[in-house]
Amino acid sequence: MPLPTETGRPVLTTNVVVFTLRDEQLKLLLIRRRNPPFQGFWSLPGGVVGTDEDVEANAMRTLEDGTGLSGVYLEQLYTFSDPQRDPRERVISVAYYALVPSKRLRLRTDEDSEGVGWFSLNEVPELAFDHGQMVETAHQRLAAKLDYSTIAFQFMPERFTLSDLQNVFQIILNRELDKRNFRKRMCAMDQIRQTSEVRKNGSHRPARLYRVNNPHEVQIIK
Amino acid sequence: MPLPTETGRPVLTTNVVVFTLRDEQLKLLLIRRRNPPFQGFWSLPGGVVGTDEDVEANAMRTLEDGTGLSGVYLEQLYTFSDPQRDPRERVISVAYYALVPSKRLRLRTDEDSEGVGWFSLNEVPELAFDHGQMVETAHQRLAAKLDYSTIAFQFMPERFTLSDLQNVFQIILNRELDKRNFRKRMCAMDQIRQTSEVRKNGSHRPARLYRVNNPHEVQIIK
DNA sequence: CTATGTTAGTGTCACTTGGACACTAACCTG
DNA sequence: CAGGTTAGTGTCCAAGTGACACTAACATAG
Repeated sequence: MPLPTETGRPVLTTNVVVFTLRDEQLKLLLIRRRNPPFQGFWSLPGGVVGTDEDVEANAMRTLEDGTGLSGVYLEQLYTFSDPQRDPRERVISVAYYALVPSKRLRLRTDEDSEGVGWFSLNEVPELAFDHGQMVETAHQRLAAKLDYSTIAFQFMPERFTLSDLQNVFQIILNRELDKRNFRKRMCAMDQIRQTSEVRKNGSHRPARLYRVNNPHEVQIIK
Repeated sequence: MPLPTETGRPVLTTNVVVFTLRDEQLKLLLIRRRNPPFQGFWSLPGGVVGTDEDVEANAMRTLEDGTGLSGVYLEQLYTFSDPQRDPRERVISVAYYALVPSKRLRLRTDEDSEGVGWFSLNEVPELAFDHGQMVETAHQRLAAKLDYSTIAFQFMPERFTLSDLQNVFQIILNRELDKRNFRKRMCAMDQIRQTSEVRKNGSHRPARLYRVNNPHEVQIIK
């Protein structure tokens, strides 16, 4: 197969679904489009892949531009390639999703005025292009991976309580979990350890703090 | 993000890992490269995506060219984008994998002389580009999906015995399974039905034939 | 026709897993 | 010191999973 001439090649872009947890909700980062097409619509952060740039590196850069963070969990989601997905011309997008621990984000109050905002999953507006589909796919993948991987720990700060952790699961799965069964499961999988510290947080019993054994790995379990 | 000019865009291609079962082994389709780079190496079938062509449609076409079959199971696997993966210039490949029922294949004897061949997974030669990585990723995905989907049925012909089916599982998972437990599981998931027919196949008790309820669907189970 | 070889087909039991369920402990505040 | 609030703990039952051995049906050879 000879390579084609320079003309007629599609444009290659990335988009990133950036998830974080905040105010007891699963939120994602959106950017308001300043230019046509879909001017004024909210959309996923993304960028055009440079000639000699790795696609994942591009997604990482997009993520850093949007959040100011590096070293967060990033995984390829799916490649979207409908010939009509961009009304201008042929654009293919490799979609990724990223998980950001809420504590690491410095959230600005003037976000929306800058055309950048965090949206709860159930209040996502109509998005530009096929970005709505990307968000849906990303959420499904995330929820599925809770079951058979240690992905949830990517949302956790360095020290956290078991109640914090349970909250993360409940928010992503969108249902309540039994406290005792949850703790049993977490301890059984041997991915977190007690610390000697506790967190006092109001007029009630303080909670023991835990930490993740291997904070930077995501393992497939069972 | 303004779209870039025509120059400097990467080339977009697809590759397909075509699996089938034959001679009690999991085999995949390879093609010998006639031209540099990697001239003479075996490689995965693939093609360059046309300006207005959907990527999956391209993969499907590649698959049809290679096997003469249409309507087989095809799923996107991963997008490979290392800037160095093609020594000529920047080429990005969206990899797919496909499952072909062995009975539907008309295998030619002069395959190898044509530079086309079916290879057992454990005798795959060194492949061109990063195709070895694609094969590995595809096999992992396939094995994982056996557990929580009905993907295995994609390998089956219209009528088959439970022993046939067990063989398929054993070959893909590369280990033996208990006959009674296997049959329990298969019947319990309610995806196949007995027919009234049996297959006589030598000097022993004939086996009952089964069929898949929804041959064209792949469901996620549990 | 009988014996033998070969594959098809079937049930039980022990163990593990997952989910339902309610109370005590520790702290703060008024 | 009483009341409010969150943290933390164990049991039981049901369902699922994995180990395990024998009979059934056919063809072939003697």
